[in-house]
Amino acid sequence: MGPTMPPSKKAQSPSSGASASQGMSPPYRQGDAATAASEAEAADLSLSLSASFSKAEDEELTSLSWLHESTDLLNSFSHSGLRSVSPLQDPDGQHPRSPSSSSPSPDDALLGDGHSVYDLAAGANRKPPYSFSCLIFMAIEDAPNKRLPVKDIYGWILEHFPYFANAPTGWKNSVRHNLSLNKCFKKVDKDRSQSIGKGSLWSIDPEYRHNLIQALKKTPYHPYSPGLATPSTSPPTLPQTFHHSPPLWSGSPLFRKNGGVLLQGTVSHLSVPSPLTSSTVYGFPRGVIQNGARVRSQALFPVIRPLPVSPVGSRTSAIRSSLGDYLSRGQDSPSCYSPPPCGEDLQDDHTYSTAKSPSRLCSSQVAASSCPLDDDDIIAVEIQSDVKTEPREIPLDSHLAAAAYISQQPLRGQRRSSGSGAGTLAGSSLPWTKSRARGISDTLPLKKRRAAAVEKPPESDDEEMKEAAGSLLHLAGVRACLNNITNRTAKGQKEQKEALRN
DNA sequence: GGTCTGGTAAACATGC
DNA sequence: TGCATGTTTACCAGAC
Repeated sequence: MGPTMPPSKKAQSPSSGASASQGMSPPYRQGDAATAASEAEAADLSLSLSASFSKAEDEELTSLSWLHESTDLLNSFSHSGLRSVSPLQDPDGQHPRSPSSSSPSPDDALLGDGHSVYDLAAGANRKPPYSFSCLIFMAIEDAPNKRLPVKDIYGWILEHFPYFANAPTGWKNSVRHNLSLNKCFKKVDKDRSQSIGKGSLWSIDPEYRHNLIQALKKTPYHPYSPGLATPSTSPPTLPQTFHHSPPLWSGSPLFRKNGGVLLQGTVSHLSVPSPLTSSTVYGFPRGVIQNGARVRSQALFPVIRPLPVSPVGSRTSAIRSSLGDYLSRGQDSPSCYSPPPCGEDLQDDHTYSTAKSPSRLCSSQVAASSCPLDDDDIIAVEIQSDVKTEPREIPLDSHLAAAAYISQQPLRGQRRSSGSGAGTLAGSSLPWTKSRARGISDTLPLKKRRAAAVEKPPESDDEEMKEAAGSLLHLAGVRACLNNITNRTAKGQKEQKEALRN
């Protein structure tokens, strides 16, 4: 977002602001009438929620379904004497606050430590604090079938972030740019018989979903972001962790299930001396829930008139119904859902540096199950890691070739292909962009591909298969190595948790 | 100061 | 032919 990017973490460091209890504005502060019982209830609920988040972390955040698991807890929380606020609105709904303002403002005095939320009231004039990657992620996640055409992504962004209604059209270019370059997003080939117009459907690559979640959580104005997390008045004895923070936004299922209410900072102002609770304070959103405070999601965007019927939901629903079995299989059957960027560089693609899915790599265990969804030859590669056992499909003509490529390429530095964190590479990383992951044959532009096809006669199938097999074996070795690393890391974390329990 | 990350602009190709 | 979509490259700025 350039100059309008949210303030740095440094600017939002807890030490730079007033403590939660000191600076909590009256709307955030729990009322004096709140009883100790309600506080204890809130603390208990927060512990339960934190445990739920821990569970989600243990499940590698492969799904947002845990958001729904937490909904009941959150709803219970709403009855604990705390109040809720809109994610994009100040608690009183009257004091817009600049998200990028690092200098104290009158609103800061009201909002305490200044870790406010994205200001909806000024949303029409201010860029949202989310990166385009996050916006796209949210849009796609908000779709019933988790896939959207770019046009509906535009629509979702416009609907939820009125700023773009009057913004120059360059943001659409940025969206497309992100979709193309960011490995987190992948195209879903449409059924040729079911045309929805131009373009393709875009979905979230499950392999990178975690990365996007991490990125979303890093957003300073995300209710669960570190920037919003407020330290308790007493230092926690447990390491600060935000991994238990679910990503929430106005369109998230939890948000909607919670009546259009994002939880913000719920227990940071509570006096909970126990170490566990201190941890919870860190891992729990700041803010309060108000009994009966229900803010409709659409009402959060008063500047722009919501579409009569969500174009995203309706259209994607229509798409899902029209595509029928194809999409249902894609939804229900992860094995036939998306080809992972198997054979990617082992160092990281720098799509997001905060997280790395341990299951990104393919093992040597290749199941011969075929996936009939694609016209291309597909093999399902069973991930034999201890983390995830989902079979993954890999187009023979792309990933095997990619594996061959990666096995033959020496490490070399290369400047990232482009910005926006879209499959970027730097340093000693392999030049493994999103297009690389699609396969060498797909990497080059059409012209170049044609030229290459002319220059280089096609190898025989046997040679290609030998090369691919060798590459897979090569990857298998890396996989085993990474498994060891993953196991050691997991073991260490487990030991650390046990030590903390003791 | 270098690196990383993200935004923006632009050119180009492709398909409807 | 115009437009939307998709890809790629380049450059810039802020954060770390």
